[in-house]
Amino acid sequence: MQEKFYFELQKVDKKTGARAGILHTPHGKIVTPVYMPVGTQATVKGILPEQLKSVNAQIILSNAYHLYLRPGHHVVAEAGGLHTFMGWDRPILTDSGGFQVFSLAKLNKIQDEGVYFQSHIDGSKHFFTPEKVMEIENALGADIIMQFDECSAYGSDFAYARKALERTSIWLERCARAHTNENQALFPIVQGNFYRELRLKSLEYALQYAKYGIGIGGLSVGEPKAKMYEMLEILQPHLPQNIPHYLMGVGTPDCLLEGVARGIDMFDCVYATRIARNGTALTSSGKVVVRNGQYKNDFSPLDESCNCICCKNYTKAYLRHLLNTGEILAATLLSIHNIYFLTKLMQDTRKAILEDRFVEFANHFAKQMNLAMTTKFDVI
RNA sequence: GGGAAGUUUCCAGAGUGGCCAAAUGGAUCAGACUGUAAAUCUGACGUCUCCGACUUCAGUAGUUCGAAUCUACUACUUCCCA
Repeated sequence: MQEKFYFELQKVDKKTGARAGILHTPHGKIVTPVYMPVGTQATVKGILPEQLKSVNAQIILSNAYHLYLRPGHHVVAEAGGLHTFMGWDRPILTDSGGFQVFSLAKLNKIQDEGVYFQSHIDGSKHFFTPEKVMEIENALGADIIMQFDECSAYGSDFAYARKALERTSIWLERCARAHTNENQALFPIVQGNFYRELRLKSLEYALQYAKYGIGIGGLSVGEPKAKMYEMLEILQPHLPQNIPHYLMGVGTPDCLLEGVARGIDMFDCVYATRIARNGTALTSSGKVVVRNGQYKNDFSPLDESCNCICCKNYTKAYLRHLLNTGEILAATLLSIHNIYFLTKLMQDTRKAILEDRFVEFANHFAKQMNLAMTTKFDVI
């Protein structure tokens, strides 16, 4: 396994600690920092694997909870695993369902032993334990699998946050013990809500099992961005250099840069594809709500400087028309563009880090996009 | 030529004396979206000096304390019979 999965750190930005590296997996290399598109139900909504490749997606995310419910992890295993099942031969990471414990909270009952789930599809009852989740993730066969964790809500009090983190720690130990598939790298997840002490405690425990990489969870759950950055800064000095650092569920272009500036190597987020389906595009000059009336007669591309299929071939007026008429193609084209935009951002970021000009690059980009950045950068 | 029904705010369409600036769809306009229960959700949608005021429900004239709602006539639309 060590031969198949390891992280090669190439460069660390002296000013910020931003990193560039290469993550080797059984399904190929991933250059970092990397944005990972989310394909919860074994599909990045609206996009073909071929198109994902054309947009330079190196690795995608899927989800144990959702695939367990439908079609059932055994079906995926029978198909030959997730890669074969969905026709994607590059790396895959599966989330454990820990986030669904959080986002589907009304349907769950959390106990130390595990979580009683009520299916959001048909109300049927299920019991998830760390062991069960490992069985599912092992069957799915992703390259990277996340531990089963409990993501506590923003606003949780100290006592509850500590309880959730202790549970996460115990579950980690159980996940590690139950994990049998040698072709998969298990990532622990740091929790601890927004309490410095708990974050550090969680990290300390997680590091015992962070052989291949580490996830940082429980952030970007409704808190102000500054709060999230503060938590990352608490962790940054203590994160081992020889493994990738994965910030779960982030994010927007500004959050990506802010994350990189705090030592993050991997990101995933629904944002790009969701806002695409809802008619918004990320462009080098800021967010563009293509659905809006002002683009009715705008026959220019979404982003003049973009090389994606969407920008090379279609105009804003056409995209608006597709959105306006409810055509599926709108979702596809905008998703392609938005993913390309973020993968390109990470490529450019990586290049800048390797060339010792990360802060300058980030400043320039943020200014162009009119982003509000923190004191890590000059553009505030 | 004769008879019947109808005309409501962008469209469709409720409303048949006060609780009506007028239900509900749609269209339109705008906003939100961060490990996906999201091709979803939210708001606006007569005018204004917008916690209040004003002008509306084909037109005109009436009845009434009060009319989109009742009466008369006019105009237009649709259907049926010749």
